[in-house]
Amino acid sequence: MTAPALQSWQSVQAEVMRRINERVWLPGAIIPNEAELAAEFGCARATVNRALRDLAEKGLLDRRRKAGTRVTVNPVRKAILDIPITRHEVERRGAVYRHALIEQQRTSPPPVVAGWLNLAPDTEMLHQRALHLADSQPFLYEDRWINIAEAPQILDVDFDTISANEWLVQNVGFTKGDLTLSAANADPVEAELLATQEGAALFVVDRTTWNGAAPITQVRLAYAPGFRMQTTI
Amino acid sequence: MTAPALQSWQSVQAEVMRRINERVWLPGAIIPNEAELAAEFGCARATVNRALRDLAEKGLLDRRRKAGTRVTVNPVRKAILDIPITRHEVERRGAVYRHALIEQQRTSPPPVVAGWLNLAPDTEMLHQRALHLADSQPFLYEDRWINIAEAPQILDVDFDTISANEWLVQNVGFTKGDLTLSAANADPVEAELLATQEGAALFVVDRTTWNGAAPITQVRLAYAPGFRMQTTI
DNA sequence: CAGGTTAATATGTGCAGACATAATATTAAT
DNA sequence: ATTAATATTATGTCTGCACATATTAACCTG
Repeated sequence: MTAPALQSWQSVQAEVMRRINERVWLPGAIIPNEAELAAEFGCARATVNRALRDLAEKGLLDRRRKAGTRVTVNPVRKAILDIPITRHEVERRGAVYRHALIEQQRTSPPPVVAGWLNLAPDTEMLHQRALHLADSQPFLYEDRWINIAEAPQILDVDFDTISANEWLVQNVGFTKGDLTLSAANADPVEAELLATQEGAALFVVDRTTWNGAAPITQVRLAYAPGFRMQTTI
Repeated sequence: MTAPALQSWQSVQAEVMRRINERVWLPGAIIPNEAELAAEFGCARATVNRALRDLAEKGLLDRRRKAGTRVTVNPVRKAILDIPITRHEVERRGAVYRHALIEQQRTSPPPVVAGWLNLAPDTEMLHQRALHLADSQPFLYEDRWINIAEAPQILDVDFDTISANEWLVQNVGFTKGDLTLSAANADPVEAELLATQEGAALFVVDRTTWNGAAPITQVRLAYAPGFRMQTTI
């Protein structure tokens, strides 16, 4: 007898996932090739290809031309982190967003920052320290360096109306970025701004964005205690 | 004159990204439909579809049937976090991996954990506390609850040979999982195990995995100070 | 003019066939 | 026996076509 045809790539994918999960196909084992699966499922090879390609991207299958497709032995699962602008992050929590510029000046960055950005140490940049608030409570403290050469209009922006974060996302864009997540003890300045105690554990995000080879901005985000970043695997 | 044909979906995608990045197509603006782009680029509509669908997944385009395709105004960029097994994470850093089981017992979970897992509070589970080491230095402290009903063979595992983490990845698998990242101050026990001081800021990962509706395991990972999780946007 | 029905349209996805490409296996040559 | 050339194979992707589906726009109808 023939099984009912699986003719959508999602249903093919679901069936393949079932076989992986229920150990019909063991980790490390090679699975039938696309043509065979297409014949079994009663669909076109392109449909099987779409299903398997997607599973390979998710890390559940290893695929190599000629060698075939295998079930990954130690699947490196992938979690997708959304990186929204801070205002949306606050508003999604149902809170009223506000931001306050603490300090802004044109100056050259410390050697460490210049090094990260591949810029000469004496390059004049825009340095900003700002606080993002949720329902008037400190939410996030931001320490940002902006490469003026790549975003000259930033000098005319009214930062009471829009945060640098949002302005940059809307007006400059970037082609690639680095993201580092870590934990740090609050220093005295951070503790006061975030209304917590010195030494409190802060969730910290360091982000550097580039437009081609040119650095756009480097920012350190220190979230107020209690912040949790959530996602699914 | 006609431009040279872009006949691979990557080259179409590159051209579309260029137009977004260089503001040929402004944020919020509608872009030509797939058929028009296919005609312009000299390729099939399916090729354009593949390129645009991928950009929509990355958050750079908004697509809706009939309404067309628009450049996202506030792109929610997505970062992909790899979740490898801890041994591989240590070995990728060039260190020698070792793990030590601190404590293991069959007992019922605290109400909080039972609640997360949707299990009756009196369900007997396997509770483990373990330390993962990199070059004999504490790397990660793990506090794990395992649902015995979903992984009965776990009771026969020799945890000197393999960590629960690795055994579960290889032998049970899961269909979905929740992941929460946060920062916490080290309590006295954690401080001693991780060879640091009480109150040190620790990077903490809470992970719960499910097989369909059945919970598999809930684990809290507290990384030793200095740990940084890195990725690209 | 309000509200519901119908038509139009852009994306989503399926199919069959073809060729490209990478990697392996086989064969031939030295 | 070792190395180089060649054949084989599974995945990767393009084409052209078709139909499905979601959503908007247009059209009635009272």
